[in-house]
Amino acid sequence: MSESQEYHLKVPMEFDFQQNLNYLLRESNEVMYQIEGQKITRVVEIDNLLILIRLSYKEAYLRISILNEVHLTEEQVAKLLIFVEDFFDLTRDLKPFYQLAKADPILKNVASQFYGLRLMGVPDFFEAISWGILGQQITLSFAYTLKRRLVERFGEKISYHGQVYWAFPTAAVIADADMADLLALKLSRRKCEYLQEVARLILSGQISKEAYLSMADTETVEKAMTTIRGIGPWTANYVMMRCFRLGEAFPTADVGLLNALKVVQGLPEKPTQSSLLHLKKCWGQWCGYSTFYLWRLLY
DNA sequence: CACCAGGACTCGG
DNA sequence: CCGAGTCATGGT
Repeated sequence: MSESQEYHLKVPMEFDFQQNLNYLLRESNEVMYQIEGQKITRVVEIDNLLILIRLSYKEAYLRISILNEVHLTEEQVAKLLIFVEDFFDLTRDLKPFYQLAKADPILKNVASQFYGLRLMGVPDFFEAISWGILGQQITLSFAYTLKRRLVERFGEKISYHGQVYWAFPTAAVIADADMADLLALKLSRRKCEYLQEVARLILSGQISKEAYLSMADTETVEKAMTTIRGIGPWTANYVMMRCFRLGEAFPTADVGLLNALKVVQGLPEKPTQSSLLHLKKCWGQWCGYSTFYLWRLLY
C-alpha cells in the first residue's frame, strides 16, 4: 500500500487562488481539468507517464496530491513541480504589472478587479498549438466542444473514484490518425490538415518548444511560427503567451481583446490596429497579462 | 434567417 | 501588397 504522495509550493505575493479558480471555472465544457469544491484535478504527463494530481490551496501554499499509483523519480517530481509552477505562472513577479496598471486608464480597473490572477498556462506545446488552431474563427463554446471530442477520441484517460480525467492526445497519435476520424469530430478539413501537419513537425523534431524558446525575441518566434501552415499571427502570439510565457506576446487581432478594449474605452467601434500598436509600446512585457485580464471581462 | 465567432489560407487583381 | 471568398458549426 503506497501512501498518497504530497508536495507543496509556496505561492508568490501577488497571488489569489480564488481568482485563478474563477478563471478555470469560467467554462463548464473544459475537458482538461475538473474542479470540485476548491480543488483542481487534472492529468499531467511527465516522461510519457500519466500522473493524476489534485491541487488545493492553504496558507500561501499550493498542495499537490498525487492520486494515482505511480512511482516518480526525484527528477520526475521536479518536473511535476515545474509544471505546476508553469501552470500558475508562479515565478513571475507581478509588482511591475500592477505598477504599470495603476497609471493606465485601460488597465486600472481590471487589474484591481482581478488582482492576484495569474496568466494560466498551457505548458504542453502540442496542446497549446492545437488549442490555438481549434479556436480560430469559431465561437469559444464550439471550440471547447471540438477540443472535448478530440481529447475523448484520441487522448488517454485515468479513472479515479468514478470520475474520468483526460490527457491531451500526443502528437504521435494525431499524426497517425485517419483523416476520416478527425473529420468525424466536425473540424473543418483545413483544421484537420493543420493539426496533422503540426503533429508531424513536432514528431520529426522540426519544431519544438525548446527551439522557439531559444530565439531572441517575439518577432523572431512569430516569423518562424507563421511559416507553418495554419499558424497565423494570432495563433503564434497565443502560443507565445500561454505556452512560451513571453510577456510581449500580444494577439492584436483577437476579437475578444478588441471587444474588451471597445467596452473599457467606451468606443463606438472596435479599436484599430494602429491603436493596438500603440498599446503594445505602452505595455511592453505586460501585453500578455493585459490581454488575459481584459479577456476576464468577457468570459 | 442572417450574421458572427479568441483566423488563416487562397486566389484574383 | 490588398480585398474578397471560403471554411464548419452553433448560438443569437
